[in-house]
Amino acid sequence: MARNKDLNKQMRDERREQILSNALRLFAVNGLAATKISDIATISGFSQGLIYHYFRSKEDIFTELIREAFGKLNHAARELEKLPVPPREKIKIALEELLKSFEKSENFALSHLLIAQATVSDAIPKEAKKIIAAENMVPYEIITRIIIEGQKDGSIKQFDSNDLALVFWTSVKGLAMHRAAHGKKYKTPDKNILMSMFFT
Amino acid sequence: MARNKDLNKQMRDERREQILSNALRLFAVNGLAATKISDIATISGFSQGLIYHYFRSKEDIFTELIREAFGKLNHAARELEKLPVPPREKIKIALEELLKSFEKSENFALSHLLIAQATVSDAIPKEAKKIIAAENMVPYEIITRIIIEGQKDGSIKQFDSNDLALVFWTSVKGLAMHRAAHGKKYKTPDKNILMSMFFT
DNA sequence: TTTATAATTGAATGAATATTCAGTCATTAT
DNA sequence: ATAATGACTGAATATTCATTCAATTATAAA
Repeated sequence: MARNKDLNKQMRDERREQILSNALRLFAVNGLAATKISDIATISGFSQGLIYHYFRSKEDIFTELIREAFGKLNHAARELEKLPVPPREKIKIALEELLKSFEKSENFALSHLLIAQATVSDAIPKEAKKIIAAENMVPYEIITRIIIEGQKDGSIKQFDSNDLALVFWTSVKGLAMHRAAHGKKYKTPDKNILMSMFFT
Repeated sequence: MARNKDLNKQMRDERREQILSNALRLFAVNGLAATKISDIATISGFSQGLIYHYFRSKEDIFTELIREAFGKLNHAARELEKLPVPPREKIKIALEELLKSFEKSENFALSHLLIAQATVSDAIPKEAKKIIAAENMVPYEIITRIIIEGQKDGSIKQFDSNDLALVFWTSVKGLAMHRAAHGKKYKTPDKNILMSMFFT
């Protein structure tokens, strides 16, 4: 035997994370096809060959990122729905958290951008397509349910609930794109603007 | 001499349009790198080689599409600003027209999607980058001016005008992405939802 | 120190695909 | 009818990567 097993695994995991994080930026910004393995390797500071010790293929990295992005997003949405607060508060919290996260974390915005682009594209791995087909509607459904609840108790405007949920997520995605495109220069808009679509 | 000059030019123009229209869908949905010349040729119903009678390169087609997309968008924005109606009406008309156009014309949504993706991406032709740098802020600036006017006369909410303009366009882009991703199944949301960000 | 193990490199391979080009076909003015 | 013009084809070429692999280096247990 050589190196300590646990330390080894930890190193492997760190490298994987490093690759995934760098690949996220490149895939989200430039897309799967325009991102070269050599780009990911160079930005990560090592040789092309090494990528293949950690991932089977470029498509594998992409698919893993899609899996993680939906995992986090849909987990957060489910947690939101469970919160012990009135529906109106849930929408408010969701918007606040989303805007705050865009501001704080570039990766958060990139993750949304990745989802947005992958959802539109045909040119992605089969496995990623499957994940999208299975997970893509979850956030819409959850927000729709919360909105319906809020409309019952009169705290959310009486627009069509599906329309409201659609505009909720499309506006968020639009902001994510803008944040990703303008990086440092991005200034979070007043959350009350978006909130005024839902509340009087 | 052979074929009639004018007829010839007309044929050329029609073919060009055909190529551009088909390429728009492919570029907007899959991106520059993931779109093959052979895809454009096949979908247009002729051989790969012929593309090169009409365009110098794949990047040329892309750049031309970016040029056209910004040309139309910014022309429309300038016309909007000139309309002899109060500022509040301009915002209302803009939103109505944008939503109606998304519904009516797939190419309109694709054109917005192309702009959105190209604005984020590094992996696009230099010439396209230049066009984006020169044209990208125009719609924001115009909407900001209209909003400031509307706030002076009290017909538009008193949020930060830059924030309002940002949310205006990011929400529209988000909708364009959704429309492009869901094609036939897309149902235009109630325009009053978006309008409630601007008007009481 | 030696040795087993895994990380790492970068050149070689092969596949995908953009672009070119030599030749064919279709049209129409003469 | 035919000659000139330009549309059009598809195979050949060139280029750009993804992926593989044989060799090297670093680590730490023995």
